[in-house]
Amino acid sequence: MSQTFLGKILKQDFYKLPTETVAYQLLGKTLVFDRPSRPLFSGVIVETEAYLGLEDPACHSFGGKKTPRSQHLYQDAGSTYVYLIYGMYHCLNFVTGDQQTPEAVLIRAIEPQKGIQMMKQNRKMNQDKPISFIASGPGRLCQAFGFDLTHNGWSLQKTGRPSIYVLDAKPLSADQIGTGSRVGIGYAGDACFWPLRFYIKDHPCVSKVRPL
DNA sequence: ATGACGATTTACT
DNA sequence: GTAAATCGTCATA
Repeated sequence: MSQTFLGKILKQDFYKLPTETVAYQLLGKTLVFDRPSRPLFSGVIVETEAYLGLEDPACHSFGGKKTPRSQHLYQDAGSTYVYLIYGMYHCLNFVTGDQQTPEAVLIRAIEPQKGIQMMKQNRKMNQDKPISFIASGPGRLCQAFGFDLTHNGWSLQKTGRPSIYVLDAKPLSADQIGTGSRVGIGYAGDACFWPLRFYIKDHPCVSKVRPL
């Protein structure tokens, strides 16, 4: 059986799957940021979280709330949602669901593949530090890739450069994947215990932040 | 106009 | 272990 899907850009249909499924299945696939006149950045996604929209107190669209910041959550599946957090870091999400279903997957960590030297530069790291420090956390990831508000609302199907997209890969087996509660949402009541965080077990690039 | 706060990270005790 | 950094966003008025 030929696996011609390997290395292909994930289509919008993928992002239309249930949000938890997207979060789970993104693990092991490759995030790519392609810009003109710059090294290609890429890395394997090793940690994600699902945010379940109207029903999820931790989600920016909880209860149907729609603000200038969160408007891109209400786009159709398959685009980016980037926002500033704590006044100094950015978080990268992929929008899922249709316009009535403002949900998203937070990309929490990647294992850097291409552009490592410049990622370390962006992070102001010494070149001899291990790659597990580059993008093991949502803020670190955006700092490494250079993502900010100018990358909000981009289609993940955009062609040419600059573009952000994800390359398909062979699905991981269930025993390689860990599940847990989400990080940093202590204000969200019961929702902080929902098992919506997914990560590749024993992977050094998973963020070390401990959930509640 | 004002004030509280956050899907984080880093530095410091 | 705790605290500081830092500012756009949002609710309140």
